[in-house]
Amino acid sequence: MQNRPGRSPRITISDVSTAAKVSAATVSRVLNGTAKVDPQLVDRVHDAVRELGYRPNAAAQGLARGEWGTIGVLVPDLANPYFPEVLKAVSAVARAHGRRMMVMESDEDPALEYELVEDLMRCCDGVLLASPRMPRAELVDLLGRDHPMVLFNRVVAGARVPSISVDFTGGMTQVCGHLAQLGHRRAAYLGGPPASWGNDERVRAFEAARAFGLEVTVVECGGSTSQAGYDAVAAVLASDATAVLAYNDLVALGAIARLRELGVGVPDELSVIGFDDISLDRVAHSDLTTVSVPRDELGRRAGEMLERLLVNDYSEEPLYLPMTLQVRDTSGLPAVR
Amino acid sequence: MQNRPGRSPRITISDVSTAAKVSAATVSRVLNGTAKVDPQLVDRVHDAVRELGYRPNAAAQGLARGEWGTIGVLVPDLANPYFPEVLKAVSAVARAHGRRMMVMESDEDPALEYELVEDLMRCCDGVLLASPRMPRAELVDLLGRDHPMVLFNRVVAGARVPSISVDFTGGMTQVCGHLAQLGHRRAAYLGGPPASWGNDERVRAFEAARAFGLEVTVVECGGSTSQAGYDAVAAVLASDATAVLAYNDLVALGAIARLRELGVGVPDELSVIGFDDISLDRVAHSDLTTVSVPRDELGRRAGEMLERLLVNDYSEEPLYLPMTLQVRDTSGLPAVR
DNA sequence: AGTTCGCTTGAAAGCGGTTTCTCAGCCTGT
DNA sequence: ACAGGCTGAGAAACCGCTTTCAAGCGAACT
Repeated sequence: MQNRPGRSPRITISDVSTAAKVSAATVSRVLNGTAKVDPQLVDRVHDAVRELGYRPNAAAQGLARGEWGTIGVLVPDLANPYFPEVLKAVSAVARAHGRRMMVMESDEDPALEYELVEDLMRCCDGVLLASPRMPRAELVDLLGRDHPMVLFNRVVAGARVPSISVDFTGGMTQVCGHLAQLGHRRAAYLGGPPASWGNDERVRAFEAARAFGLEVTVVECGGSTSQAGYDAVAAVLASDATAVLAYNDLVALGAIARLRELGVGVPDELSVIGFDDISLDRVAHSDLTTVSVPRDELGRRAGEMLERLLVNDYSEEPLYLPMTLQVRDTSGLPAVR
Repeated sequence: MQNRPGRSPRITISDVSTAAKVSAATVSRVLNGTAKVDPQLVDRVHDAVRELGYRPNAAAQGLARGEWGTIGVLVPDLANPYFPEVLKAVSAVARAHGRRMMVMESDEDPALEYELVEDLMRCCDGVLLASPRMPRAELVDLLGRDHPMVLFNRVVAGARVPSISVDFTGGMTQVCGHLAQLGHRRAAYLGGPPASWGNDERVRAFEAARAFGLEVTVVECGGSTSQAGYDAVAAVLASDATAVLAYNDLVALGAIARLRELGVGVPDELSVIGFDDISLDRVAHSDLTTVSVPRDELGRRAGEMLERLLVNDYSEEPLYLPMTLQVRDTSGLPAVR
């Protein structure tokens, strides 16, 4: 900042101290309220600050204090409506604790994540890993770096790291119960990104389906976007499923778009159920039957976990928030074939 | 960082220099490639870095270099799908230039923005103001701070600041042409947040309507959410409009939800047109007739503008990207009353 | 062979704050 | 009236890294 071509020189604490005729230490004390200062000096400092338009340099403060006043969040895809809502909540918590929020996106490329997290660790007091796709080994390596970190939508067995996720089993149980009650016997699951831990968990949770006499075939679609859902419809139709459960709402909506093109009635010929409840919001929701995830609460809790972690070295058991099945218009009685 | 209770001491450049038996200056030179260094020393440094797991402290680098390596973005609402897409593009550009992205959200509270921007200026090389709602006077004050800044979705006449927005007039002309061609004579406009510059511009652009013999009544709904649209339906119905143009898609969808509840057919009894084209994506789009805004390009261009600004003190004319009317299912012939 | 030149490297001076340390000055107790 | 204890302000050290500056060294040139 010593060298800002064409720009006015930055105002530093010593400018203020000169103007206020006090030492830099006093300016710092006044601004941070860390010690008692003569009211007269306080006024002089405030006047000088106002007059000069002084703003402390965040980098210098960070360096001196040993804290950046920043938390970092890694997300796979900002375009996936799931994450902005989480970010919103995290940001609010961070702000409430006087911290800023840095955001990085891997664009669903697991290979990029490692580097991004390393970068976040260089400039953030704590890091929130939202739905990290990276291989377990890399993740464990990063977690071992002894840097405050919270795992979101992923749980690593044995890792002593605060983690938060949702109760996939509970959600699946509701879905399977719903489908079974409608009379379905065979369902297909449209899997999401191969590296997604949440995807594995959903598949695992299908164990619940058995109890309801529901048979589930897993159809890989390889992505979390509606395009992926759209493309995977053929494979779904090839199975004899009467209901499809999608990795998330985007995939479900993509599938529905394709089904409509093909003239396959939803839910008359095929029930479709999504995941996440990514409606635009409460009022303008879609008519998709889906499993709702409390994203704001998830984000808030995650933010608070991280904040606690930054204060004391608190570590806790993984937290699983409950999901709720939202029965709407895309699930119905099985087609008679 | 000198004092990290319970955590292992941070590894600094001097640890590396000691381990590699070179000076800190040399470590810095090797890591940044700023000067030629004996290959043997280079190897020793790299070995030491790897062995110790050294990562340069971003705050210290920022301080020494006079650059934070960070850009800041202020958005009104992360939950509004408009912004994440912009952020995604901005983030990609920033990353391509080796910069990180800091995000702050005002939650649609204009009174908060000033403070947030000041904070961003303390820790970012450049700041992108996305759809700032703050009063013009405050904005001008901030712009006068001589800090690299780009204005997004707002243009301040006379301010020498790179700005980017969309061609509201062009978009409105298309909408009005479309409605006029269908035979509409009276339309209502559901206004958005009172502090939104874009809202004013949309209203202003209605001048275009006149040329098509279309009369437009402005109905305030006061928000940018679907709830706002939902609540404003009564006022719309009270007018004798045969078509409604909403501030954005969320408002439009909220209105449609309410209209459906009231049994008012869309578009048979009332045409509804949105703004932004906030469909979940290309495949799973809604059936809303809307004016599409190229958000990714907008974000990309904005990011590039900021990047240019950071290199040289380049300032340019406001850039207006074109909008495209997407005619879908919610607009049709006017009802015969 | 003696200088000068050019390169690489280490020492040291910042960058802009915070915090410890030190020292006046004042108040209190005897 | 004087020693001791407090209090509040300034000087200086430090945070971790970059960059200027100076020095050392070998090569090249006269």
